[in-house]
Amino acid sequence: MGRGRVQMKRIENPVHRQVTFCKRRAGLLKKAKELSVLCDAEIGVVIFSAHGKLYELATKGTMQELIERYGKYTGGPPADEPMVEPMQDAKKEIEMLKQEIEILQKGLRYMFGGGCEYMSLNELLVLEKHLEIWINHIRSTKMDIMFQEIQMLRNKEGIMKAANKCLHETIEENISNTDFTTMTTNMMHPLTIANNIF
Amino acid sequence: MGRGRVQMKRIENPVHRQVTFCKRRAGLLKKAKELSVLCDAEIGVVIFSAHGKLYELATKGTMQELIERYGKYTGGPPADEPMVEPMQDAKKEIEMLKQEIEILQKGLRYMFGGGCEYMSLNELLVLEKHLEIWINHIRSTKMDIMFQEIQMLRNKEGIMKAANKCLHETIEENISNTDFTTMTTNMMHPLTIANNIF
DNA sequence: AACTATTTATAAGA
DNA sequence: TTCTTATAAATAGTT
Repeated sequence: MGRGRVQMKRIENPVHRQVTFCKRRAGLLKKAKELSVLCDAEIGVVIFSAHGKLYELATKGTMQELIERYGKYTGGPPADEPMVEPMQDAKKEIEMLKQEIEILQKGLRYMFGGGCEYMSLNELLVLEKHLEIWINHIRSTKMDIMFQEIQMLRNKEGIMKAANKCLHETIEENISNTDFTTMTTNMMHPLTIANNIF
Repeated sequence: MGRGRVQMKRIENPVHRQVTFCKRRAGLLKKAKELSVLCDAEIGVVIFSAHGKLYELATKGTMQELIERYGKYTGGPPADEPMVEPMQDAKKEIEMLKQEIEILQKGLRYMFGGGCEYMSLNELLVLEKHLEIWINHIRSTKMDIMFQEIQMLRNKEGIMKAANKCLHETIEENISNTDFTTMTTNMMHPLTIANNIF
């Protein structure tokens, strides 16, 4: 379609080739657009020049969407492998971490709130790992408080030595027998406790 | 290019549309081949008909290879928007969550270990939010333990009634004066509290 | 890049 | 569908 017939082979003259590339590339993309409009077709055209420059056209949506549709049609793997896989891994890790935080918080409420919330076996297993780390702190702190209370009472009230000895042993035994991971006390209001005392 | 001009809009007559689709599709693919040969370009054309049938052309190698080249060109060096950006967001979120877990653990050790570990201001700010949720549970449980220990001692040792009455009033006053919502990091050691009481 | 002689593509009809 | 043919479009070579 010009002033002379064209041989269907690579144009050797670089200038001619470049000019023809520009003209025919524009023509090809125009034809693609026309076909898409006239016949309601979804068309994608990708052109890499000899030097590697990209020219593209996607008549409906984006080229990525078209490629995905092509992948689905041919049954091949969508070109998302480099993205979706680590992305899903990352999202999975985020979910794990959020769950762990949830378990930590729930576990703390469980421990301090008297076990009024239900925790599943799995949650308890995860919590257990953390409890194993913290349990020594908890126990030593609690013992600290109790023994200090005892000492205080002794000094202030002058309790008999024999009774003290008995009490000391009783409390010590009580502490070492307490299982803090399963204790599910019904919390009493401090005033209720105080009323029971007095 | 025919016996009449063509309106650049969808051909409503289904027969006309189908015929035109066949003809122009063939023409488009032929033009693509020609451009590839004449100008040494790599070209891919994907056509989905209105009914969803696929027609394709890849002038060098396979369509899959072309799609991969396209992906490298668009998603590789210049802008990784579809992959790296959400990926970095996800990694950032993972780091945040891990840090939060670390703070939770550190905060617990801080609480139970008597504050022997140093925590930065930022860490304390994050921890404070959690503490506000847990603080009531922690305090009531802690008081629970203290009062129960006292009760045990009272029952076992038979402390004088006058002292009891004084203690009762003091504790009651102490409880009602305590602001549980704002008391945060400077928790009084139980011994200090007890010394104030007795 | 713009022009123009030609070739090519294709719309309508058979 | 496919073939024919008149005509519109594309474009090779030129300027």
